[in-house]
Amino acid sequence: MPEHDRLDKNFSPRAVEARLYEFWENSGAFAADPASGNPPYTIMIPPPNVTGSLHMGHALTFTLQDILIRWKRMAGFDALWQPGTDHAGIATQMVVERLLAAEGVSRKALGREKFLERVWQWKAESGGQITQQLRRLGASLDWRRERFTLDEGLSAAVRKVFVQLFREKLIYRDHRLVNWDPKLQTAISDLEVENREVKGHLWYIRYPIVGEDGRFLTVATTRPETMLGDVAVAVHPEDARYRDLIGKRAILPLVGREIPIIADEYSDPEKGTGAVKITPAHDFNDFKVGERHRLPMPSVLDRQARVSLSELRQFCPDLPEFVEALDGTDRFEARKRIVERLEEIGLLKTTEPHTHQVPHGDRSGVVIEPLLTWQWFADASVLAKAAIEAVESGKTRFVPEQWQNTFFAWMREIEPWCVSRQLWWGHRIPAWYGPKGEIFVAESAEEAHRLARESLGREVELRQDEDVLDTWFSSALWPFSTLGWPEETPELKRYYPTDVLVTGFDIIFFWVARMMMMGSHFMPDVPFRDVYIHGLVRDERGQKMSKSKGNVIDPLALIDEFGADALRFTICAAAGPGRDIKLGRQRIEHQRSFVTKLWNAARFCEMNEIKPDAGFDPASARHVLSRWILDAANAAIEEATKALEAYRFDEYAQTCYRFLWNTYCDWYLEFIKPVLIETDRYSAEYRREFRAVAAHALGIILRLLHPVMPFVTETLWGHFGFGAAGSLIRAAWPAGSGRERSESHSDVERAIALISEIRATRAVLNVPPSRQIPLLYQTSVPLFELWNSEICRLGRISQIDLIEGAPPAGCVQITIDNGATRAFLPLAGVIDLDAERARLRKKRDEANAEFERHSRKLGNPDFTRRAPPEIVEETEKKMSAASHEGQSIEDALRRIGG
RNA sequence: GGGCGGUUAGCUCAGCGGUAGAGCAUCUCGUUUACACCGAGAGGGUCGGCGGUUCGAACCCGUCACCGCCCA
Repeated sequence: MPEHDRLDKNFSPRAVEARLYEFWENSGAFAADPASGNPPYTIMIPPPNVTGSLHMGHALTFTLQDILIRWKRMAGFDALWQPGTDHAGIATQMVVERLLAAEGVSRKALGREKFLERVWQWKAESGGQITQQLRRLGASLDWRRERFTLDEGLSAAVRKVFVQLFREKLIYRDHRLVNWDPKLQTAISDLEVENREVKGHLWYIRYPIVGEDGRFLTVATTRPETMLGDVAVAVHPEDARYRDLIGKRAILPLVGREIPIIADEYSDPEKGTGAVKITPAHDFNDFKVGERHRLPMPSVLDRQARVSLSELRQFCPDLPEFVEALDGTDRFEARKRIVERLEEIGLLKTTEPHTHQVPHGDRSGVVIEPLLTWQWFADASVLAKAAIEAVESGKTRFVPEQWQNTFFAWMREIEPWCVSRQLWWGHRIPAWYGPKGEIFVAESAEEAHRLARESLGREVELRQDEDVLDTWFSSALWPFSTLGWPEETPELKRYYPTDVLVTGFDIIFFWVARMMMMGSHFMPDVPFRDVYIHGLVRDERGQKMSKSKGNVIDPLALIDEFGADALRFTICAAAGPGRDIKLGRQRIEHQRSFVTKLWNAARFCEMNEIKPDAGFDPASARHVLSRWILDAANAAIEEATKALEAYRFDEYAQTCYRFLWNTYCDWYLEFIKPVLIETDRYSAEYRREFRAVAAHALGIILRLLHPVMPFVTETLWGHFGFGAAGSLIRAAWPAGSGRERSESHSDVERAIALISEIRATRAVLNVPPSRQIPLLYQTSVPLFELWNSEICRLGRISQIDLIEGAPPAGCVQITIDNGATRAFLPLAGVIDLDAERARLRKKRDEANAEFERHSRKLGNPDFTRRAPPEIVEETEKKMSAASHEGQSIEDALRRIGG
């Protein structure tokens, strides 16, 4: 890979990215090394869906993770970045079902076994394309350790966890209300339900009171079709309007059943009519009321969300004809017919338009139906305790901290977690049923049979539960199952707990919380020390990216166009804490110029034979410029490292940006240009020193930037021979020298200030750069003598002369050090004196205003008495500096007759 | 309705108790041994409103307004 040709005029990411990545991967640069003596540093990727393809959200999260991993790897850690994908039960099954549908075959017709074969076949052919796409991003994952949640090892972990939790009574089977997706025909968790605002109606229905002719209790409902399953009407116990009705009965319209009127605080006197119908089998709140009052819970909708009367008939063997006719009708059709009917018979009091939140399945998009079914549940409230404690005690830390509140809020009110899914693709629930429904939970069929024999005293036929587990059940084990648990592998011992989990806040409940529950329960320690929560990627206008809005940007297209480094740097620079990230094509295009700047700085170095000088020790550098840039590099190293330690990716990017662009390029390289050319100005020793120091600083820049811009930095690293080709990824993270800032700092800073003043003055007075002018100074000041060459070159000065006495008339004055150091530009006749007077007056007014501000402050006895002495002293200094400066400008004004 | 976050230069965002910052955009000037994806310079803000604490508030406290998310 070494290139002996000169660097091209432009960096071509396409030409190097794939080749470099392959080299890194094949050379084992990404591989963790458990045998190494280095301390471990571990990040588990939140496993993307096997059906997934890389989107901007991935690009964000994986860029940040890769920055951390590459940095820590360079800093001498044995870095493990664990890759893999999850099997995404519902999503994957939907993909394959869609393929089958195109062939005119249904999943059921194919049968479970054949269907699963097809899914595995699909996975082999087109699953996990995201793992290829992550390579394009430059993500340095340890691919040799790639895992899949349905791998045998991970599946064994799932079975063990299920069995153990069952034995601890933390997993149980129960007949409860769940979120049922009528399209996908499975239960889903609360988190997979998305509440959408829907314009519907509020129907006010009159329920006749038994024994009180002509008296009605009016209830308001958004779902009249569920009324068939009403078992009560509830009013608030304190509600005076209805107090006399409590304990009486109402007649359920259409059905004709008598149902009790009960008192329950669930009904809100302020809302609707203050009376609510109670349908425990089809509403979560009503379910709780039903439990409290031990009410029956007939379901009146089936798994397709059609009216189903079989359970109702147990209460009412003779249903009216109208109701009978509804059997098998779709829920929305039934709603329509019921409303029409109520109107006909005069029991519909009014209809109001009503906007409300309606639960939808996030995958299927259809309205979720609360349904009473047998499911497996994990007792999340018990499991959550240790996870909550871990955050309270600081064992696990959220960054930014405020996210712990979100975590606590959810964890402290957590509901039982429904872990079973009516799917085929996933970990089949390790529960077997005996002939009379006896349950045997075991890690294998053999084990289940053994349990059955022991329990029943004979061999019986067992039938395994048809359902599979929620995908997040296996994902929750990821931090330890990928390391070999339940085996006690060296990896498990070494890399658990992991150091940091990086993810978006939308995943806190789905994954972070569940990993913490499982990790805390099954392992001696929490799964991770830090949880870094980043924002969401939005488009340039702050809109959430979505297919339906058509504003999604494909990260791969951006990489094609601008290179992975440009995309990564843009993301890094924008990743401030607790903020969403607005990204668009234009931003990446802009940030690419930083990659180009680095490239061109390197080209300049190459042209001037700046290259690593092995025999040179930077500590021995003697020239002020050398010491200055080395000090600045030290400061950059310290700041960048501190920023990364604090997950301040934006500050890390900014520090690197400033050091390369505003310090190294704008000043250092400009300063040494004359040195490199004017061979007689400096001794050969200094010429060597300048080149060596310039190269040394470039090496620091390449190393500092490698985590965020791996490709361009690695390319330059090899090109310049800082190390073997492709070795930057393993190079040592630069360390500050620990040396104090020398006074070279202020020397160089003063020269910079003077040159800037000269430039500003020239620009304001419209003296074009092509016009070189002399500079005069009065008393001997080393600055002008030592920096003669640099001042001339960068200030476009023809010569610098020491003058005796007053400066010639019509001179323009420039000052630094708050007026303490002056110089003059003899521009009489060249420039517009009015313009100069205006410039000076403005400066004088500024200085005077500043003087005033400080002076007023110091005149306030409260300030001098109460403010810390150092602040008072500082203010005094500033006041006197402002006074000097004003004086100095006043002199200059007088000189040009203003 | 409850909670969280935001409101700082035209735009995107830092700063979170001691004189308002950066990048981009704008304007002016510019082919100087890298870079026009460039260089030099300039203009631009009563830090959402109102109260309070403080010698001193963009920063702390209260309150209101608007925007965005999450949970009911």
